[in-house]
Amino acid sequence: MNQQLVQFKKPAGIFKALAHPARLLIVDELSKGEKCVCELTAMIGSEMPTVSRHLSVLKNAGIITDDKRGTQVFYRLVIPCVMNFFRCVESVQKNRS
Amino acid sequence: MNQQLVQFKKPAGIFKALAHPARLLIVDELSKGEKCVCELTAMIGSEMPTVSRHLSVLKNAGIITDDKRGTQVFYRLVIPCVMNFFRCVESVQKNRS
DNA sequence: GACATGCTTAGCAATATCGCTATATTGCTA
DNA sequence: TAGCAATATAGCGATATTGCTAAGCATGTC
Repeated sequence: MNQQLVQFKKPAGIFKALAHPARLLIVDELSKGEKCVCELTAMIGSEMPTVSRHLSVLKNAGIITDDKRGTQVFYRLVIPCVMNFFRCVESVQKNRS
Repeated sequence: MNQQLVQFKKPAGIFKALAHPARLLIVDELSKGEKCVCELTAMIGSEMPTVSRHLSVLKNAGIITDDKRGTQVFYRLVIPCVMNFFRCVESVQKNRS
């Protein structure tokens, strides 16, 4: 991989982390405030292990962070600008029928 | 897939289209102005068919558009805010060691 | 200490993506 | 129309992602 491409490897990883409906739903929800895994699991409607892995993908990308309190784990957004871009993307979608 | 998730399906597709170093390099270059496939191929350093497929991924996502002139095809950016978010993502990366 | 709760990790099968080579396709020019 | 140049598509093997079930691991309660 050439020099030019290497520069884009990490950012591409962040986009990849966001490239799933369930993970975008998580990000959207967390933009309103922190939530525990059980709350997110209920919203997404998948099994908890599946949601947990989505959360670890977002966490590894540095998009969210976690906070263990008792038996529950609460997640929250780290990157504030994610939702800005998300709105931009939404507006583009509207223009494409 | 539940109602909540369906809503995020298309935006997730846009993130997926951006989730590759070569495609981010393409977007970055096109943000400076239109370029033909041969120019992009030279920069990326992959075979032309590979670059052509990356371009079709971006085009199908509605991020770029093409313009055939003679034997050459020129591509240009459609979504202007892509690079804004890209810069946000870059700044986050810097904070993560 | 035994057990339930909340979450994570491991491992599997199905599916998707990647980059390549080989083969169209399109448009120009002789 | 033959042939070349620029690009696109097809098809392949290798690898990655997805969602599941089963099993592990903390933490809190009895």
